[in-house]
Amino acid sequence: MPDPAAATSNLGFAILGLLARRACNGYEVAQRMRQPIGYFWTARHSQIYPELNRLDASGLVEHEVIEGAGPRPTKRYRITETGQAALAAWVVGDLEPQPVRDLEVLRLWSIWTVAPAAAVELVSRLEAAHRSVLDRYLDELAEISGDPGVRDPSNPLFASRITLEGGIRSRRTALEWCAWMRAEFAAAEQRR
Amino acid sequence: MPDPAAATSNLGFAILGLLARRACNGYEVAQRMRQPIGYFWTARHSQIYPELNRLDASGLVEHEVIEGAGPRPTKRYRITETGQAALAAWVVGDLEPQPVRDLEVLRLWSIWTVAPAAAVELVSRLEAAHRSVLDRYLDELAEISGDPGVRDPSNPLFASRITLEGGIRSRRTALEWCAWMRAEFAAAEQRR
DNA sequence: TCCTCATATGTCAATATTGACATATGCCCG
DNA sequence: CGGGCATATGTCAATATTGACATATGAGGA
Repeated sequence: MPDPAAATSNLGFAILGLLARRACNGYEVAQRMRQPIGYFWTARHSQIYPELNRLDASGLVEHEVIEGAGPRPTKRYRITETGQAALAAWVVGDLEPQPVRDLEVLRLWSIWTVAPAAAVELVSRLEAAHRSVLDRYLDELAEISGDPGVRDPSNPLFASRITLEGGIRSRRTALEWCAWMRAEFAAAEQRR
Repeated sequence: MPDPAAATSNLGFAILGLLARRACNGYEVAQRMRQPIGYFWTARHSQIYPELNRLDASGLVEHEVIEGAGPRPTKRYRITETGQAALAAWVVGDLEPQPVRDLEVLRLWSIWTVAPAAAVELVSRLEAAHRSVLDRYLDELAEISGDPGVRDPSNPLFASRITLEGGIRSRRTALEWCAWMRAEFAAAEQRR
């Protein structure tokens, strides 16, 4: 018997989470998952359309066809009750330790191979990148904060708020860490 | 003309970073990359052996065969000067924004679909997982801190220290965030 | 002595992900 | 009116990653 929490792939659960909030066509799903701002999984449309078909075949989502512009008809997808149940089961399911795969830290791990000046320059670039993402997170949080739904645990905006808060905290920490690294390089330079 | 910083894949640079620190056979590389503790990329041996062959064919690493036990001879890999140069170029190369792909936050984004009690229980499990990783990072940092090399930017231990520091800061932040989330659920319960 | 585990290197099929190619319409701007 | 862009849905080849299968030896414990 398959694990009930394994009704689909990670990508499938990402899409289900999106459709649980509101019905969308594939293009809208793809738009939402193109940039990870305020969201924590990305995918291209070439992955999304086949996955929507699989979810449809498994009965986790259903669609209605809307005739409109374009070479093919538009399909509006909605999550089913089965899909809702599968999503909820996955959310509280077992946590398998996820592999840490961080390209930024992988670079820093080999930073001893380059000249200190170039290293500090790299850290400054990382810092700028974190700052720009932080700003976008702050904007997104400000946008939803006015809605009273953000304080109701059964409202999607509550979940949006707590994940955004996590993003904001982690980017702030990354910025502090970058400043700390620059200070470490400066201290080493002093000792020379 | 190909980007000089694109001499190999991300996995290839992870392996080069390892071999720049010390010569290893494939098995040792695989051991090191099995768990991400103090390191930030993971891979299985089935990925590593073919990648080592590719790196060897590109001249970024070289190997000597050591006859020993086992069905096949042991190969000891060492980074070449070309490999060192490619690694250093990659370290300071352009930063393409990396996709955020966080399964934990993806779950939390759909946490509004489950009962608050189950949600709080999930947050507590996340918290325990972060705490255990934090403890291992702290142990690793303590192990290397005695070495004077940790303060020299051209020593690999300097890089190990700053990446570990990043891991420690990010896990501490995650723990604070988990406590904050539990408080948010408690506050909502109060208002009910 | 037998069983298990660590050492050591590989292949292979399945799945996941990326990037390019493909197509057709409506809208806006110059 | 022509060109580019957003809308909208797909396929396909290449690469990345996982998990299973395969093999052989030496060391240590039951």
